[in-house]
Amino acid sequence: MTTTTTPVDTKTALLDAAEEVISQHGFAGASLRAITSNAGTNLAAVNYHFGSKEELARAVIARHLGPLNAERLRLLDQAEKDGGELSSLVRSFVGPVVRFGQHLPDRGRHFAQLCGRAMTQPEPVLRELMIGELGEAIRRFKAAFGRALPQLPREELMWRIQFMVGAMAHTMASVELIDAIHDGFLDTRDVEGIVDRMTRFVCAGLAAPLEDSE
Amino acid sequence: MTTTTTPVDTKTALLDAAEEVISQHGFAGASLRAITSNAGTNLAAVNYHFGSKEELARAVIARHLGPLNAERLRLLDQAEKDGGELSSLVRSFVGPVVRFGQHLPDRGRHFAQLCGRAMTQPEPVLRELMIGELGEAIRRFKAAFGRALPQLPREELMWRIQFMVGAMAHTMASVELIDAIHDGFLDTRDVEGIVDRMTRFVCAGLAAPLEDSE
DNA sequence: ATGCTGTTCAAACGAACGTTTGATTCAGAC
DNA sequence: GTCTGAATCAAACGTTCGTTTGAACAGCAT
Repeated sequence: MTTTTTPVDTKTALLDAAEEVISQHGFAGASLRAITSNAGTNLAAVNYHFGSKEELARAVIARHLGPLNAERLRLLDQAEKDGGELSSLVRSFVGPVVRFGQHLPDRGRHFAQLCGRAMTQPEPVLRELMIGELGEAIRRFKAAFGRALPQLPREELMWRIQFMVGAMAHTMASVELIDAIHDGFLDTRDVEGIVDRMTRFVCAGLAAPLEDSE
Repeated sequence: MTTTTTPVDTKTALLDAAEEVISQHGFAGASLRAITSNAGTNLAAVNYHFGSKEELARAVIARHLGPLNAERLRLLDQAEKDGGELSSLVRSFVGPVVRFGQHLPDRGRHFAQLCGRAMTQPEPVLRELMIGELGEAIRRFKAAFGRALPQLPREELMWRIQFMVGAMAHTMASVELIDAIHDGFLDTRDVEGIVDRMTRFVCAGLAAPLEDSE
């Protein structure tokens, strides 16, 4: 029982609980009984309000991913208007995810962790919805990065974007683990610091020279 | 049924099948019935030879992770002897994992994918063993990176190593996905090319300037 | 009060899960 | 041939899973 807010209606109570339980145990590992007991609702409420466990999971992701990608594209528009500098493009991409937890203290972290995992999840359930929602954003960002790094062969750019997504997703998925391993030495609550560090790392990686120059 | 080799003894048949099924469906999603039918053995064989499903999963990881980390440390020793240049350190770290599939055509890919996922897996089963096996290697590499990047504050270094692991793990976990999305445009079989690209990206990220210099 | 509609409830459903059991098979030692 | 111990087998164990059911309950118009 880690629910921070006390939602009035059953539907959002289920969404919040599912978000937490799935982020901690994965989709297959999250039982409807664990979710509903965490939400303080009846077991049958999930199938009544969402139809199935899978639809519930879809709703969990869709609830926040839409606004999150909209924010990404908004920042991307702004960044391109301001000259399309590489670091501002990277910020537009990684910022919203990392920053997402800021206003939703615990649930934001759960969702960010869920996002980080969803793309590499073995079960295609979350992954497919994730990719679907990300589709347009990915396309826009690929084009923007291509414009910011015109000297980079397209294949190389694709790989580097892959690495960027990896650095971001893995960090999001591992917040709990980072806390545990470094025992607070790395401050996972300092979102702006993380955005800064990730941006520096990723920018340098994206703009790396093509040949090994000694 | 995608098993490439025909192992003589039941034990390795189970390990191979488990490696494949778990890498595709996750630990919770991989049923013993799916594993044993894939291995062509009786359902009870798992509990007879390994004691439990969890112990089987441990054995799957332990089988290759030990040699893999040994190879990493061997390359690290060599790299440090040769001057401890950053790119050779990075190569020592990411090379063995990416390269692992080369000699074991399909199983290597499955294991690499499993490795990529294991660390961010919601279920602590695989993660804990993974971290345990990785412990010494991580410590050695942290020290080596600290020596190669003396100007970097320790906290910054830790974050950048986190990003490096992310870029590597995510790429390993997503091979199937990369194939599907880019439809062969990115060649996931060209392991040395991937090692080169990842090394360039990660080196630049690790060595990125501390302040945003315009 | 009476009906109607949307929601919650306890209880049960069949299916799939990991695990255990006890019989059966089959080398190799004596 | 007979015994022995490891290995395999079909079958069943008890549990937990997602889902369904039908009754009970709420608020509200009539």
